Amino acid sequence: MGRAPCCEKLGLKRGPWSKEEDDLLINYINKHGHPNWRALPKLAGLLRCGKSCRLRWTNYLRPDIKRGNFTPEEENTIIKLHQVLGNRWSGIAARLPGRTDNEIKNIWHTRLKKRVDDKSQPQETQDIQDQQPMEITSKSEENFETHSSEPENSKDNSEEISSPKTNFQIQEHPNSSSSTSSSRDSCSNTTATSTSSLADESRDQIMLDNLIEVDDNFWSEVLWAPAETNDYNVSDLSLSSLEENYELNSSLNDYWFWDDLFSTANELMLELPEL
DNA sequence: AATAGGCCCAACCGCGACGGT
DNA sequence: AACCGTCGCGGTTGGGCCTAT
Repeated sequence: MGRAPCCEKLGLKRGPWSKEEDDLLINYINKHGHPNWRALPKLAGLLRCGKSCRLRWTNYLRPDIKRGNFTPEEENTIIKLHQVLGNRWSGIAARLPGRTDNEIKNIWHTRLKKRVDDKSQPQETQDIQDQQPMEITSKSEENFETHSSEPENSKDNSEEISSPKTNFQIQEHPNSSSSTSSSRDSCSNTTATSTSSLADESRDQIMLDNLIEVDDNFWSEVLWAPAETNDYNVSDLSLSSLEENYELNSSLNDYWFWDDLFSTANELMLELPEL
């Protein structure tokens, strides 16, 4: 798989963008759009590589970008979504209108991660003492750090997480229609098209639909795990609805669904009977 | 007042995915 | 099937700003 060099470095400007460059880029895109980033800088009269232009546009110049500090609700949403999506910043950004993946990544690394880690530390020892009933608890920081691609375990963010309604919109499941095309990130805040597989997207959506949509108390409520019953009505986590989703999406791969279902349940310390 | 260290954020880099040829 | 071009993503970096000493 050949890959074109990012750009001809020679003669191309790097570093911070000037007001003039911003104006050139904005004017060009407003007039012509951006069908081809690679060709754009030349056409727009910019001494930048296309990649740099795309980044500047998507992360800074886009008109729909919301500037300013993150609200507590947005921060809580990021924490929630990160528990489900891991470091899939674009996926998180797609559910936070006006925010970019870069911005979210930055705020996670500089503020939220620390906050989550801090909260998890004292709670962890507390949980060992209490043991019951089952609560959403933290695992070791090591696990948290080394499994970023998997749904994160639920940290004890109850204080923040149980806060008022979050502002993301629950979307129709991407596979609930007959469409097989990717409908991830139908939220209009990004021009990015996904490179994730359909299975990944569907999985994310199912996880989000069932983990986040449930209700806000989910994140702070005590969860019971009735191991001996087949009625998996565990708090608000409706496994039956997960299964329904699964039925609706018979084309999806079994492996990822159950694998993720169990890993998520495991992270939430729920007991599931063998299937 | 000086400065060291931390924080924040825009920008860059390298990689994989994907479509076209 | 192999190659090429383009794009988007996540990780990382660099520098300005802020704060504590």
